[in-house]
Amino acid sequence: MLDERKMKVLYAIIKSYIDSAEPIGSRTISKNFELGVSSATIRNEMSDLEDLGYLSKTHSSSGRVPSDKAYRLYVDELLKLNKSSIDKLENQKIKEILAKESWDIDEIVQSSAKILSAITNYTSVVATPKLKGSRIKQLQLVSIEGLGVLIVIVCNNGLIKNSIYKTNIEVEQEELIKICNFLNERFNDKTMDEILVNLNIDIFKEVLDYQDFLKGLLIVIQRSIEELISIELYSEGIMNILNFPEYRDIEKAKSFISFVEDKNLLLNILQKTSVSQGIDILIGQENIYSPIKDISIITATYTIGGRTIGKVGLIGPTRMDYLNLIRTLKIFSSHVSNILDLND
Amino acid sequence: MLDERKMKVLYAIIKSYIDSAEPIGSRTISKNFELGVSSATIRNEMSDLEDLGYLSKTHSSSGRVPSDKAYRLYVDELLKLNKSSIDKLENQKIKEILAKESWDIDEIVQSSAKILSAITNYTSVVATPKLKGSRIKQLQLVSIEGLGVLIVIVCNNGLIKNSIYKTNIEVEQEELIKICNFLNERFNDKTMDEILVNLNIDIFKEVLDYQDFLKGLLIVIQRSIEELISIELYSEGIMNILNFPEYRDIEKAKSFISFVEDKNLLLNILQKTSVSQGIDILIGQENIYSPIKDISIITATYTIGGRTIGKVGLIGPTRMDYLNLIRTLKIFSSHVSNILDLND
DNA sequence: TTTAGCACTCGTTACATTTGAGTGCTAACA
DNA sequence: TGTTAGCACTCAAATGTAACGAGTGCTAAA
Repeated sequence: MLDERKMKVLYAIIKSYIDSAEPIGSRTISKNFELGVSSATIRNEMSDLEDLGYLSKTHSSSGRVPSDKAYRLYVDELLKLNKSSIDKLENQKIKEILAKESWDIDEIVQSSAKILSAITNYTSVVATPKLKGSRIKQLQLVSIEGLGVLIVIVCNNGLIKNSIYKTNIEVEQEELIKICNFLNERFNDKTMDEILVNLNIDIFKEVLDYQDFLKGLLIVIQRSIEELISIELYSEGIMNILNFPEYRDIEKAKSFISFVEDKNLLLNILQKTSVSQGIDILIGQENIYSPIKDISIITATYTIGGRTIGKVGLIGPTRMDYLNLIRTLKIFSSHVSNILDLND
Repeated sequence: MLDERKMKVLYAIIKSYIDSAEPIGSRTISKNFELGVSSATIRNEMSDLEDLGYLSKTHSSSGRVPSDKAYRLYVDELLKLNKSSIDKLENQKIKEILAKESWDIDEIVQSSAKILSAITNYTSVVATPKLKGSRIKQLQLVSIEGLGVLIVIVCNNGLIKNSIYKTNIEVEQEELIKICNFLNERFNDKTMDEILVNLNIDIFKEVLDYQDFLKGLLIVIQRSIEELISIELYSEGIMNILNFPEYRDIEKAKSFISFVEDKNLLLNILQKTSVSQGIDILIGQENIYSPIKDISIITATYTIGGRTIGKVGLIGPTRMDYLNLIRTLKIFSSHVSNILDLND
C-alpha cells in the first residue's frame, strides 16, 4: 500500500497536527523530523498522499491536514503495537485514585467519569452496567418505624440498591421475615429480567395474608429492579473542550456540548460500538449518527467476571491524542473491572 | 433621594440593559419608554445619574451601563414589591417537576440543582443540608451473605444513608440484633455531633464479646456519619453561561467556570450570605471573595421544620434577570422545603 | 529520483478611512 | 427655570487596501 517513506511523512504530519492543530507544511516536517530528504521531496509525497485521500488542504496554498482515513490508519497501527507498553507509574496512579471504596453503582460510575476526565483533560462518558442478566443474591426487608419498609437488593456482583416502601400498614416483625424469606425463595437464582416478567403472576396465588401490603411492596420492588437494569449515562469534563483551539468559536463549543448532553444519542452511539473486547474507536464521519462530523470517540468496555457490562469513553476533536488516550483508557477500564470484580 | 423621573429613567436603562447587554443611549429610552420627554432631557438625567454613581460609560461617547449600585437599588425595590405576585401556573409547574419521590439526600439535592438550572437557564448551585443537629432515628444492621454487614442509618428527618461493613467475621443473627439494639439505645435522641464525639469512648467499656467485629463496625459508622454531616455542593448548567453575550470571550467563560468549580470558595460565599429567611443577593463587587467582579449570586435557603439547613443559588452576570429569578427561586426553595418536610 | 529555485495563491495582519450611535453643550423657547 | 432642537465632537466598529509570508506546484538541473 503506502511505501515506508509515505508512511513516515504521514505519521509526521499526524503527530504534528495533533499537537499544533494548525495545517502542516512541508518545511515544518523536514525541519522537525529526520527523514533525510528535502522539503521539496516531502512536498511531492504530500501531494501523493492527498490524492490517496489521507490529507487535505484548507485552501489552495495552505499546509495539509490529516483526513479521517489517515487517523484510521494511524489508530489501527497503534492498537496493534500498543499491546505491551503500559506505563508502570501511570498504572499505579490510576489504581490509587480509584481505590476509594464504594458499593453504590451510580457512585462508582459517576466518580469514574470524573476521574477519567481529570486525568486526561478530555470529556468522558460512562454508561452504567447492564444488569439485565444479573441475579438477586439477597433481598432484605427492614421495618423503619413510622416510615415504612426499607428494601435492600443485593446483586450477585455485590452491587446494592435500596429503596423505601412508604406505608402505614403495620406488619409484625415475624411476618416481615416470612415475607422476606418467601420473596428470596422466589427470586433466588433468577435474572432481573426473569423476575420482572413473573413478579405479579406468581406471587399472589400463594400468599393470602397481607395482600395489600404485598401489593404495594411489589410495586416498589419492581420499580427498583427497573432502575437497576436501566442504563444511565454520565459525562464529565465537558468544559475541557474549551481548551482546544478548534472550539475557540463559541458556536462550535455549544454544538459540541449539546451533542454530549443528548444522552439518548450518545447512548445509542456507545451501544453501536463493537462488542469485541478492548478498545473501539469512532473517527469523525465514520460515526453517521453524530450531527457533528469532526469529533472522535474512543470507547472501552468494562466487565464483571469477564462479561461486558458497561462502556467508558473519551470524546474530543478528531485530532485527539490517540496514543495516550488509548493507553490510559485501557488501564482505566481494567481497573474499574477489577473494582467491580472485587465486590463479587 | 432620586426624584421620580430619575428613577424611571434608571429603571428603563436597567431593564433595557438586562435584555440587550449593550450600552443604552438616550434615544433608545425616549423611543421605547413613554416618559413624555425628549432624548435631550433624558440625556441630562443620565448625566446626573452618572455623577451619582448609578451609571457608567464604556467610553466617552458610548451609551450608559448600570452600575452595581443601580442593581442594588433595583433589587431592593423588587424584594419589597414582589411579596405577593407568585404566578400560579409556574408554581404548579415547579411542583410537578419536583414531585418525583426520593429519600436519598444527595439525589434530592442534585436533582434540585438540575431542575433549577433547566427552568431558569442560569447556572445553579445547591448545598446539601447541614445535618449536624439532626438525630439518628434508627440504625439497622443487616447481614449480607459473603460480604459483610449492611448499615442503614435513618435520620429523624427521614433521610437515609447506608454503607457496607465488609468483613468475614461471622456473627450470629441473634447477636447482630443484640448489637443493633445496643447501638440504637446509645444513639437514641443524640445529635450526629454528639454521637461522633462519644462513639469510641462509651462503647467498649460495656461490650465484651465481638470486640473485633464491633471495632470495624464503628469505624464504618463513624465514616458514614461524617459523610452525612459534611456539606456537599452541586452545580448544574454551567454551560448556560455560554449563552450570555458577555461570555462570548472564551477566556472569560473559562474563568467563570473555574470560579463555579472551586467548590470551597463557593461554599464559603454561600455561607456568608445572610441567614435571614428569604432571598439574599450579592451583586458584583459586593462579593469581595470572588475573583470575578462582574457576577451576581442570588441565594435562597431551604428548611426542614422551619430550620435553615441548606442553600440554593443562581449565578450569572450582574446583568441577570433578577425579577424572574427571584420569583422562581422563591417558589422553588419553598417546594424543596416542603419535600424535605414531608419526609419528616 | 531528488532538489534548488521561482512564480503564484491566499489567509492574515496592519493600517487608513468611513460610518454611525452616542454624547455634551449652547441657544432658543414655553 | 426646565425643556428641547441643533450641532460639533468622540470613538468603536465596520470597511477597504496594501504588504506579508507560509505554503504550494512546477520546472530544470544535478
